[in-house]
Amino acid sequence: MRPNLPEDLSIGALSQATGVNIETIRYYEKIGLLPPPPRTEGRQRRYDGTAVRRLRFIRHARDLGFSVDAIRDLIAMAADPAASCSGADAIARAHLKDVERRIAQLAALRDEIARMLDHCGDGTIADCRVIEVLADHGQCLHEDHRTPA
Amino acid sequence: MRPNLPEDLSIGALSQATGVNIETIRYYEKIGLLPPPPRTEGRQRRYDGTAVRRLRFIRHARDLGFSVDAIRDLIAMAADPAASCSGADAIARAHLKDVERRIAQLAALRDEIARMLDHCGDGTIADCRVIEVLADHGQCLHEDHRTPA
DNA sequence: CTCCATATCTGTAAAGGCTACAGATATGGA
DNA sequence: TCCATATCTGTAGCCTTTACAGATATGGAG
Repeated sequence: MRPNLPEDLSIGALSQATGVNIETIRYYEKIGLLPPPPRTEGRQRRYDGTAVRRLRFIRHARDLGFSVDAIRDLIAMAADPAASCSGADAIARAHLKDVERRIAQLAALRDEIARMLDHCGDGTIADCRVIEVLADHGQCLHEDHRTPA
Repeated sequence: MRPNLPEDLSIGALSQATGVNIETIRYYEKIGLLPPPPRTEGRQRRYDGTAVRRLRFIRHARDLGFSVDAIRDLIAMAADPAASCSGADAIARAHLKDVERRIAQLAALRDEIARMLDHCGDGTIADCRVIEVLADHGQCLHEDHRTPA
């Protein structure tokens, strides 16, 4: 069991509760990721448990590397529990592919850097392998170690 | 032996020779990564072999995921062949650490997404694990799968 | 030489995903 | 009531490019 979600949170309290920056919360509202909450008489935002859940959802998805657009789609789907989840599935599947690609690239990169360092004694720049390898792609083990978009 | 580097390249030819976008070359010049080259009478840029080498260095380091700031440091160091390479070594070592951290996070992320997908039948959103896991960090296998900065 | 299709020029704005300010207003506890 | 915080809006900046518009230069064909 998890504790009941709090009600009537200020934006600062929501920030505390979710680990999302205050500025970022307002930003998410502006771009339509978070619905505009009710306001106090003085026009300050007041959030409820639904907002906490939703913002946690967003933050978690961002942590997992989903783009804001993908999250928008996920939210739209989540809003309709009767719908088939094949849409969410497709998004996650595409994302999985992407993640696997990034891992492979980074692994190649790690090997490359490690190799540079292996060959770098405590000499001078003149024979520093780090500089040398960077200066000359021909010395690379891997042709393809571009970082992902 | 590598072929001699060409002289008197237009920006388009430099782009061809290095695989770096024309716009990006001008951008690198603007932020001081590339020195301003000499110009023709009509104020078009003309590059020599040094520029080719330098831009290849930059591109290669970018491909390896080094930040522009790190590259600036590396270039400054490379300019002094008599200096010790411990600085370059340190930059590469820090970068290696960072890459390894990212790999670990992405691996955790991959497992998490794969697990979500495993549990996602062709049912409805109501019992879709993708949505559910995203909505509730407590269901994660891993606490720590933030994407890197 | 002229002509003209390219290539290049500058400056500006967009992208994504925030973050940082300034100056005004609201809130809540002593 | 007073006042230190917190919050408000709006704008501008960050980073690394990429894209565009409108003007000018270049180099090869005739």
